[in-house]
Amino acid sequence: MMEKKTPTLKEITPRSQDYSQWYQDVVLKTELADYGPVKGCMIIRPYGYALWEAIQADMDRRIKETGAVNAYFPMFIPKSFLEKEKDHVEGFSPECAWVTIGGGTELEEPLAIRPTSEAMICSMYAKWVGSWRDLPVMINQWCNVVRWEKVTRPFLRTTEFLWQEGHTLHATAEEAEEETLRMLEVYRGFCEEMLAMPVVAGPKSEAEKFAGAKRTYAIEAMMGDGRALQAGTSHNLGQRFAEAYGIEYLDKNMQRVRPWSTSWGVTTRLIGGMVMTHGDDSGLILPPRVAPIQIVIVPIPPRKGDWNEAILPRARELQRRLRAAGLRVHLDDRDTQQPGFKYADWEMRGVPLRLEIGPKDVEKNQAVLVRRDNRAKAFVPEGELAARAAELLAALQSDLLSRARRFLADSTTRVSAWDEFKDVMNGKRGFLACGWCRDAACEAAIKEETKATVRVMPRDAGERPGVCIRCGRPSPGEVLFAQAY
RNA sequence: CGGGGCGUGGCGCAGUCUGGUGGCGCGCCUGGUUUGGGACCAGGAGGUCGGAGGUUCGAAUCCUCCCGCCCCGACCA
Repeated sequence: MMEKKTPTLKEITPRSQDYSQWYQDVVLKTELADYGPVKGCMIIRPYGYALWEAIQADMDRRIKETGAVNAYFPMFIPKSFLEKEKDHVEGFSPECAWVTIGGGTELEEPLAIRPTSEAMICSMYAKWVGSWRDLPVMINQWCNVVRWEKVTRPFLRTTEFLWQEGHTLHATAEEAEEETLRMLEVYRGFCEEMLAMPVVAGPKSEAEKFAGAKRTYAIEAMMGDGRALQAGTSHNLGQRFAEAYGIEYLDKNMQRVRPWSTSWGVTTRLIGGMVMTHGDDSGLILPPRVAPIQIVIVPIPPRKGDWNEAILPRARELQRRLRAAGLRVHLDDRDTQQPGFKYADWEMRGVPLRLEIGPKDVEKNQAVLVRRDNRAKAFVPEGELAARAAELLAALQSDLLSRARRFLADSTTRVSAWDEFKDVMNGKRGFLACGWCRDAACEAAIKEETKATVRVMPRDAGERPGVCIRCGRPSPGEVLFAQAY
């Protein structure tokens, strides 16, 4: 295998020059998304939507494996429903979009366009649940939600976004906590196995909790510019929503009791996270497991004569065989573009493997396979193509994860002094592991001075008791601070 | 929602200060030569200069208001 150095693409701003511009260039130029007429409402283009479909398909399977089933609830939520849980409404009303006119007349009661569906779904649960035999209830829905954000960026924060939201009811506090953690683990596993995006999982601080939740857990990924991205959340809602929405049932002792609820979700933000986790100055690098196209075949025309005679039929045959082996293969048979252009174009779009087939290859009964991540070239006999392609895709998938894991580790700095904290946060940023007294005032002060917030309190936090990075009071365990997207 | 920047063929920009027949690059279309890392030549199409008012003989250019986008801050998946 030979390696080639990375050529730069003129369409894409180098990451080192302007990370945020790089991200925007990549998303637009690779046709993942485009801006629409309404601020914050992007169009997810076919290539981007294919990624979402791949994410959906696998995540949906994982969700169903936990026992949840899919359903669909309305997008309009009556104002009075939303207002039943005090913290919930306080948290979400600032970013709610309201419908006040329908069919030309003012509505008696304004309808919120769902920012999340706890209010709607819990209201229905109140109607559906009456007996201990009805539990647990585990319903998931795939839908769009609207949150009127001030600052928007494609995939990372949009006014309207797509997600899945699961809502469950359980007989005991323990079961609810188990469910919350189970889904957190489902998300963590998905991000690592499918997106090759390593994450840190753990509970959020009180300040960072979901509006109305008893406890919020999250997975956090680290982006190339040293900022953390919340990639999924799982909430233990305790009995607060059950109480607010009047969900109760008769238990085995014929007592009226309230169930315990959870909710959990991941969004199209995952796509943004994946773009930033793997992309380079040439554009996207897509993990093979979710790449809409895993292999692109670029036929090389002969010096003289028609490529229809020898090259294209061969290329079609290879496509057929690779497809038969279960791979997603695209043949770029445009005769209007030169091979060099196609190389650059498909690299920008992040296709994991390129297959070149030209006169010399046909002669030797071989083809050339080139990896997107390191541009390593391999000359492969035709008979071994499908097997080698599958091997290379698997290697690429796991190399992406290893590389991202190394980056995550390199981006995590253990600090023990406040000055050190500020220095790192002003420099390379990333995750800062340190003690924290758990006082919200201290957390707020740290945010004020450094823009960093508590991202998660990792599982092994209790193993590292110490003192608060800012005030010096005792810390029960280490937490991770970072500037967040 | 505060501070800053920007709206000119599909995209990126010049022209605006100092008013006087809207231009460049890329892309697109046609024809030809090309094709193993972003080809070249020739010809061609495409614009109510973000919108509405105003000033002026005359407005992309000056004035007023509005809209949108981007960046930086306070809220968020």
